[in-house]
Amino acid sequence: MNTSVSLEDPHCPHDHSQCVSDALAAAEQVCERAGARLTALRKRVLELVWQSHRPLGAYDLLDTLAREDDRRPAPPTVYRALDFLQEHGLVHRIASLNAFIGCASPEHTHQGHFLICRNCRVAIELEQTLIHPAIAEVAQRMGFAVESETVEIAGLCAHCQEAA
Amino acid sequence: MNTSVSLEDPHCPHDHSQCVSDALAAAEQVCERAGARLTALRKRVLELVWQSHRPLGAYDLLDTLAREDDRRPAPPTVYRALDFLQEHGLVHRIASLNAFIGCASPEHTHQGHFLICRNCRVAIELEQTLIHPAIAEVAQRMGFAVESETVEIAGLCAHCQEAA
DNA sequence: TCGATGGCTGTTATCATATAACAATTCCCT
DNA sequence: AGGGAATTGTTATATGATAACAGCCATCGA
Ligand SMILES: [Zn+2]
Ligand SMILES: [Zn+2]
Ligand SMILES: [Zn+2]
Ligand SMILES: [Zn+2]
Repeated sequence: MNTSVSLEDPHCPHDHSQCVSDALAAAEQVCERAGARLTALRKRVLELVWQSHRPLGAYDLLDTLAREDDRRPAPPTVYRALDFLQEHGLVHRIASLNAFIGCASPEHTHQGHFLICRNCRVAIELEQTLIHPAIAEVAQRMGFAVESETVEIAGLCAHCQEAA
Repeated sequence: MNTSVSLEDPHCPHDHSQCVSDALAAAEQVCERAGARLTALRKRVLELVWQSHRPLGAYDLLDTLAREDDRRPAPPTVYRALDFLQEHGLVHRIASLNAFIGCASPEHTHQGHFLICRNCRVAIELEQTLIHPAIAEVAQRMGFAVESETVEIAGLCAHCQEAA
């Protein structure tokens, strides 16, 4: 399993079906270990979230589901699936966009930190950066017990800067 | 003008009316310089945002306005005021809470980074930490042009950890 | 002082996101 | 097969934010 393609640069043309199948395979494993059930619905929602490297809103997912099925599911259906996927680290929620994006490394639990391009809307998840240590240091100094970190950096990706 | 009380520890009992009047005075100055009009409504909304060190939702502010006046203003009224205040750096929006909080240092434009206690709901704005440099370094390395930073760290403040 | 101009506020309606509550179904284990 | 728990369906509603247009008011030049 190789997720490096999607992590390095989701802009560059790449075999995205590989991203999707890697993500689904990783999800199977994570759920297996956790004794959780990756049901057909949950798997489907995860697959839809992975349709691109752009965060998608719950209602976008609902629309897509409605187009595939003939019966349009109600919001709780997709929100529950998203809740499950979040709990198991398979997707991250982007608070500043009210949207969700697949996680390429769900094996180890971690906070999602993102660079989000306002132009192409691609979100790149950061891993192993100095941001987490910096947060830990500040929190330590303030006696604050961190439970979750929302780090969403908006701007223009390298690709879109060139275009402009 | 001394804002250190509110910055050091908003939990500790402190002369909060001083926080409010400092904030309003700073706001007057900022608007003066920018040639912007701090109208009665905008000032009132800013004052309401500053009623505590907790982020408040737009509809909370509307409720308070409704209680003070006899006529309940409509949502756009308060959202427009909040937009103005944000543009001039007088309040920050907390994306993870859909809420707003006053900024104690609006003189220099900056990103709001926060520690947010899930128990007492107090939000402490961080300044001059290693977080911003860490973000800048990562962005630089990725060729990403940062335009805004959302950093919201949730957990338990020192005060609430003791209580528990 | 008058009226034009642009910025601010009021008002109505609507959109967008998310959840509560309860019913029906399905899965899993015995 | 039967019981209990987890999952999904369904309806209604809560919560947060904005579009569109109308009216008002401060400011400034004529
Ligand atoms: Zn891909
Ligand atoms: Zn881009
Ligand atoms: Zn205070
Ligand atoms: Zn606290």
